[in-house]
Amino acid sequence: MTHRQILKLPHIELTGDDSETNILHVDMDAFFASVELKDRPELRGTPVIVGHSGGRGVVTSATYEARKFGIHAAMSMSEALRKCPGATVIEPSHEKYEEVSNRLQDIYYSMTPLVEPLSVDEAFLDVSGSRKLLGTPTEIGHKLREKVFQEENITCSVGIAPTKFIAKLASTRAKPDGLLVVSPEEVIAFLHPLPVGALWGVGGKTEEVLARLGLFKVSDIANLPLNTLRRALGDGLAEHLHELSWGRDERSVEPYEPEKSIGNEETFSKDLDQAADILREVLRLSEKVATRLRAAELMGRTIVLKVRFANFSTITRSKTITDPIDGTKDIYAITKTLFENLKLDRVRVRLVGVRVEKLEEAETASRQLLLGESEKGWREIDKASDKASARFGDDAVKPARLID
DNA sequence: TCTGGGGTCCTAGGACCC
DNA sequence: TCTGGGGTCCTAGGACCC
Repeated sequence: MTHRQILKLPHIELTGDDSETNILHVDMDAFFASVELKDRPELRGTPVIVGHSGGRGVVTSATYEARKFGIHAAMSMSEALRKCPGATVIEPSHEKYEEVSNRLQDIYYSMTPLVEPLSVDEAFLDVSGSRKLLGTPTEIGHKLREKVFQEENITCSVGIAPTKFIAKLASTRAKPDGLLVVSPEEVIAFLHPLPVGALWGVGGKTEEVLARLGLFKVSDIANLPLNTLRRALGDGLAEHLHELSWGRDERSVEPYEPEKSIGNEETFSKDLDQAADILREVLRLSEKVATRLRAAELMGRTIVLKVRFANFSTITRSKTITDPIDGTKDIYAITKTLFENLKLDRVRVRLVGVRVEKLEEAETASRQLLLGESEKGWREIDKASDKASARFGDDAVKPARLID
């Protein structure tokens, strides 16, 4: 992800390759649970669920033993606990996951500089330039799985194909603990029998629409006249799905994608209905987001407030300003106004979120800004606060209202 | 059965400018 | 006085992904 990591591998040739099967998709098996099990080997072989156990929440990850009971990620905790009452529940420890994720990335970069991380536990690799040094993509895939298991005690699955989309489907099919190569000639035979939900961009809603049209398999989409699909789904999605259904996917592995937004949100353990209580959370989130912005040396122009009510309906309100900001005070001033403009009167609020979009690099942004004296003062305070947080932990410096 | 938290992308309407 | 489109930006919502 960083230049440092890319520069570690100057010896890898990027000359391309005549073979068309160079894209690897790597996906850890039950990542969160696997990381936790490394520290708690006594739980190996028993059902383990990683997720938020406090009433609300969903399963983040489950071991294979838990899966035998039909427990999957993205299932509510209460449902999971009902299915598997004996399972050990572990609260997620996100910092640990980040550390492991960074080490996994180092392993990817030892195979090729063309790495596109998708999430903490997943990545695309383009190994077209690595053949001379490391062997065929299949050999590289085996090495990768071996290394990940040796160093992190995590099994993973690897899909190898001519395109990102097919590589991802292949790794899913290979799960758990497997490797699958889909050559260009095999793509259609592999793809067409799959359910429509396998296509990138088909979720629950789209699946319903397609089912009403009698479309259940990828081949159904492929053989439908494009115009019929357009009328059902709109031009954009229809054309996208039609391309994918024929295995066409032009996207290349992009080693660096700049961040487009930074945000945090929180679901309360109990709904809040007092404006003062809600605003305190909005301030806390504004601070969190501002700190992350400054750490990433980014500033943003659009500030978004998200509010979810007790009935789960959700709204967003946003404000775009001319000059980008990264200060806690500036962000809070806007989120506070957005909240007050809602004119909620004792409405039960379940979640609030703060997000900053339209990001620019802070250096470029601030060079164009002529800062007044008071703004300069606040920048100094934010900087000092960031330093203290880095030294003493996040709780060291907080806006006065957050200190109980 | 009640639904976490981090994101990206698309659509549609309205304002505004030319 | 009434009337075009096209382009761009902003806002809100929603689908989707991991």
